[in-house]
Amino acid sequence: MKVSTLGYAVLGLLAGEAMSGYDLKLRMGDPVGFFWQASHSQIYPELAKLEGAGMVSHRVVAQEGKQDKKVYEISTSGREAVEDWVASPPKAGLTRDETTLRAYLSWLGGANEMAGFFRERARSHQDQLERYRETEARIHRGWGEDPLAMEPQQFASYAALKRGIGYEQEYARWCRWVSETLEARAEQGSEK
Amino acid sequence: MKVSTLGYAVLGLLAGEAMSGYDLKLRMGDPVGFFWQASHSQIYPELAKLEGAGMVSHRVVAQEGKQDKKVYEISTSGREAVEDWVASPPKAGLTRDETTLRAYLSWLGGANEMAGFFRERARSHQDQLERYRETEARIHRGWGEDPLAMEPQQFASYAALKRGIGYEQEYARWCRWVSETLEARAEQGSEK
DNA sequence: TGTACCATGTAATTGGTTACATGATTAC
DNA sequence: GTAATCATGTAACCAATTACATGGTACA
Repeated sequence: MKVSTLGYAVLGLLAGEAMSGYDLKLRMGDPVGFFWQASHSQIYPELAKLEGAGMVSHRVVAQEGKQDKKVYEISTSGREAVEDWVASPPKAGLTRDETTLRAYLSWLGGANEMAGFFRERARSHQDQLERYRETEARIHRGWGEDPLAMEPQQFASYAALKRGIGYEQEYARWCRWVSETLEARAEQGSEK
Repeated sequence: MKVSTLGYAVLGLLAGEAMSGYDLKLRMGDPVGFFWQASHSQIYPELAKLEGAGMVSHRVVAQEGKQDKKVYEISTSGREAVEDWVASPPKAGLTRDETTLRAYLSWLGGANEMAGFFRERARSHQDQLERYRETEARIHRGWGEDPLAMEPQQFASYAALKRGIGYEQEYARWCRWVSETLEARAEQGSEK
């Protein structure tokens, strides 16, 4: 069977720990959420599909004070599939970025409006950066600062977080540069 | 009418210059292609949709030695629409990045295989970075080095390119760090 | 009695990729 | 002739978002 990237994301999470569709949805927020999101309306059908292919199985677990839930567990074939996939050559991932598109078309807007737009974008990426930095501080307190001393799963989470940090830092930096340059250009234009 | 992001990308390109669907497709390679791609099978229906909404119009232009082509021109309402959109608040753009997902799941693969994977990814992003740097050098030769001295459309292209450079540079740096750290971890593990 | 959260699903729609299809011109 | 590039379209499929839908538990 052909497994989608979402399918591998689900298998990967289940390889770490058996959990319900609801739990998976929560996990696809922070920190996985930064680079792969999925809503429950995608996750439940995907679990059914993976179960049909024999890659996961579920059992119903009763809970006190809460409804029953279906806990999904990865099978041997599911684990093999995700292990084979993880280091396999990726198909070229194309990026679609609306903010960069707006920069490319910024000459269509007023310089002050565009400067405001990028100032706001800078703030938003800076905020996200700071949230990631807090997570990093928690990791350092819990697992130490040396990536060589972490457990494999810990290092894997840490590496993904590092990508988030680098991404947001660079993005915020660029947004600031665009807004400041647009402002300087607007000022220069009005001086004449 | 509701215009999609692709629709605004098309309107934005047509705001700069009237052109055919085929020309639009070529333009959605370099440099726009870095942050927004579209194939001809998406562009032709989109043009028809925009024309139906009165945002673009076309006339058939005969060419010597080549087939006729349909040259699309943006209308006043089309231009207003894209001008309104360009500095409007963006809806939160979610990033899906398969490479970061693989880093997060790297503990499922062999350390050497994973190190190889990220070494290869680093090379690929470094290559792209170098292509962008060449484009930057051409821009500097043609328009000078000072963004304050560029024409608005020139600065807009330059700003988008700068994003590409920052993005690839940071991505390559991170991939190198991951592959080197995985190697160091593998070596350390085999020493015991 | 209403709100928040737990828990699971389906349906409709949009956006995007891949495949199918056609036909002209130019250069080798 | 045949491959490459110009030029335009449709159809089938897949992935993802948004909306529709249901029902339990806890707490104020």
